Amino acid sequence: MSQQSPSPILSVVIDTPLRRRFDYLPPPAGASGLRPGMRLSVPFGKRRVIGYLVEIKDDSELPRARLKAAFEVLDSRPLWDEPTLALLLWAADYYHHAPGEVLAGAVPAGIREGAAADAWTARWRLSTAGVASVAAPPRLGARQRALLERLAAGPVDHAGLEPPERAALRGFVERGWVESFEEPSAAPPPGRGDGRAPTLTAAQQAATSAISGALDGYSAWLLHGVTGSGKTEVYLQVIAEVLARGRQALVLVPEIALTPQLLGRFRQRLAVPVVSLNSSMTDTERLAAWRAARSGAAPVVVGTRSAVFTPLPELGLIVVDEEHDSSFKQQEGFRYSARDLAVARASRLGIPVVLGSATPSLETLVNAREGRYQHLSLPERAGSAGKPRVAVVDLRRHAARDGIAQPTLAAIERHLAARGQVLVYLNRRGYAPTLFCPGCGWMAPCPACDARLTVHMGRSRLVCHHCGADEPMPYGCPKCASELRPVGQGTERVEQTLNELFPEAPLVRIDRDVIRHRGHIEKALDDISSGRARILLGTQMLAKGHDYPDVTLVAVLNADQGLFGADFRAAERLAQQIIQVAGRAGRGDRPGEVLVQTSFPEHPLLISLVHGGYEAFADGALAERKLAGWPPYSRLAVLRADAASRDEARSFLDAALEAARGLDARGVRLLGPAIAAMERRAHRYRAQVLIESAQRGPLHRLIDQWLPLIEALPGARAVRWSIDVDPIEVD
DNA sequence: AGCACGCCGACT
DNA sequence: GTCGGCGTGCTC
Repeated sequence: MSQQSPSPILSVVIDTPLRRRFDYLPPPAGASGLRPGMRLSVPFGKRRVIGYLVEIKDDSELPRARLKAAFEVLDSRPLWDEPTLALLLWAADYYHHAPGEVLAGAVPAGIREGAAADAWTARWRLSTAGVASVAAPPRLGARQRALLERLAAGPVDHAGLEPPERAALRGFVERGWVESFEEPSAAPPPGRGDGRAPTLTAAQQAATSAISGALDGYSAWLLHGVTGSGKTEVYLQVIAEVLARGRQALVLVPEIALTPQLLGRFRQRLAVPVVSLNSSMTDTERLAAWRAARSGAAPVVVGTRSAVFTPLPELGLIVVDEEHDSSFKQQEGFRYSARDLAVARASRLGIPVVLGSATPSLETLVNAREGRYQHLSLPERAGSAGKPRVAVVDLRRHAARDGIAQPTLAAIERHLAARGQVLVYLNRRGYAPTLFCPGCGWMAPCPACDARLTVHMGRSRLVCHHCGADEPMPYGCPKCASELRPVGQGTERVEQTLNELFPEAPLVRIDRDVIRHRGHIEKALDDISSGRARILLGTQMLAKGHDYPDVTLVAVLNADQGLFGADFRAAERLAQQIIQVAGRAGRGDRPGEVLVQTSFPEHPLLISLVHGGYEAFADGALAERKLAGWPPYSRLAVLRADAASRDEARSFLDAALEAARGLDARGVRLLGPAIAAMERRAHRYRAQVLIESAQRGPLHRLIDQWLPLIEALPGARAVRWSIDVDPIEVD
């Protein structure tokens, strides 16, 4: 008389923009062995898709008769451990993004498409008939004979064959000479691990032992170290300790071309496999690295933003290097912050997380000051040449040639004469930001954006840095035929000027336009480190990561771009850029000098930065944020919309605000709709509503109620819209 | 997002 | 007469 218990309900998320879960009945094979985090093949509308099982429950809100059964289970064990799956689902809620897209976006493309999650490689070996054919080979082509000999020597990877060899292999399959079998993929090769560890400074030693002494539970550390203070060495020492305990380490780095350097250093020092995960890898490479991490074969993973989701069964430490870097925030689709999720993941797993930076974000600084993170400082510079002298050059008082003021030119001359290298920083590529007609005042506009086209003299083109529009340079003004004049400076123009003024000093320029050509950056960096280059000129690319030990002068040509930016984070970004480039000056035994050119030398934030350094700047900036009620003293989200016309974008947001009227908005302010600083971009009109609250709770409660109403709005299909929680830009 | 259904225009 | 435009609705 046993009662048949009803089959469980499978709660599944699917790779669609729908912010919902879908319930299924178990597949014909039953529900035994099923666990959250496994993939299922399920019917979805008319399609057969891959879903991710997130919960096994007893009941559904729908009658069971309306549920479909899953087709089959695709995994023998979950893709992620429980805390990491819970983190992903929490992140979908927190960022108000469709959970299916969150989970699908957290795995390599191959996994999304149904590839096996375990690391098995298909290989081919000779069958009995094949062995016989080797003994008495019939007439074969040269290629077939070569392949047969290889097979006689041992199994062959399909992936390791050239296309003609694959054709030969197919012939063997038809003749029944070969058979396939599967075996575990080879582990990635271990690092050399023979690099010598330098002697640690007292501060490095203190930081290392503090973190190493706290490996058994959650803790968050701000490793605040000036450039060259040896943060990487602290990471390495702590990671070595983590590895000694049989655990894994995850290192997140910004999305720039400097991963290879860091990776090289890790492999030199750690005698274990270190795999990388970044956007320049092919799908196959990423899949292999992901599998190696998930199987435990790779104890160390160094990756960019999305690597924060990598399954690591024995994860014991997370490092976020250059935590202030904006590339940790995804700017489209699932708009998560990998830095914040790294902290959340560490907390769920009960492991330490280390946030490293010379210029911590104000959020992180406040977390440290209020005791949520522990603050570790590395004040000394490893080679110890003392702090560089920073001075301001007032652009209003000094004559300038192509944006370089007289005192700056004199300093360049002085440092070159003293055999120092000079670094010139200008965060604007191209020749000039504007092409101007002195006759009628016309300025070459972008046809698609509310912006001017940038003059690129080398290519003889006009380029829009916002949408990529690219036009030939006009011969004269299209309105009045006068001769046109480039106005303002970009790196290309400054390069020309510096070459004219200092013909004896070889110059290397580094920005996206020159680096485009592969291999160029290696050559440039080699010219710099060998000392062939005397002047280094470039944009942010130059400021990030690389070490230039012989640079004694850093000149920041235009500090004003960030001083009055529309965005509340503009000053923070500017200060970080200045400190980051300034950090390149005066390594080794030579003192450095830093000159910051500005038309607003009395700007309080600039004064505090120049005289008191980043901490003093941060004090001032935080006081301003507190007064204005900006983060980190409030919580923000942005509802953005763009459409083919101003009206559509605007009326969609008006309707959204109207829909919010009936909701519980206590403690939340809705501001807008406001037109974006650059309203038209790539032919789309952009506007936004700011959602602001002193507390996280009310903000998320409001958005939770609001989103279903927004989704149901009649205009919701004509406009593109998105919600951005903890935005880094609100222009 | 896909995919289907459903009504109004220029074409084999 | 149909092929096909994209508006609207639905996906357990």
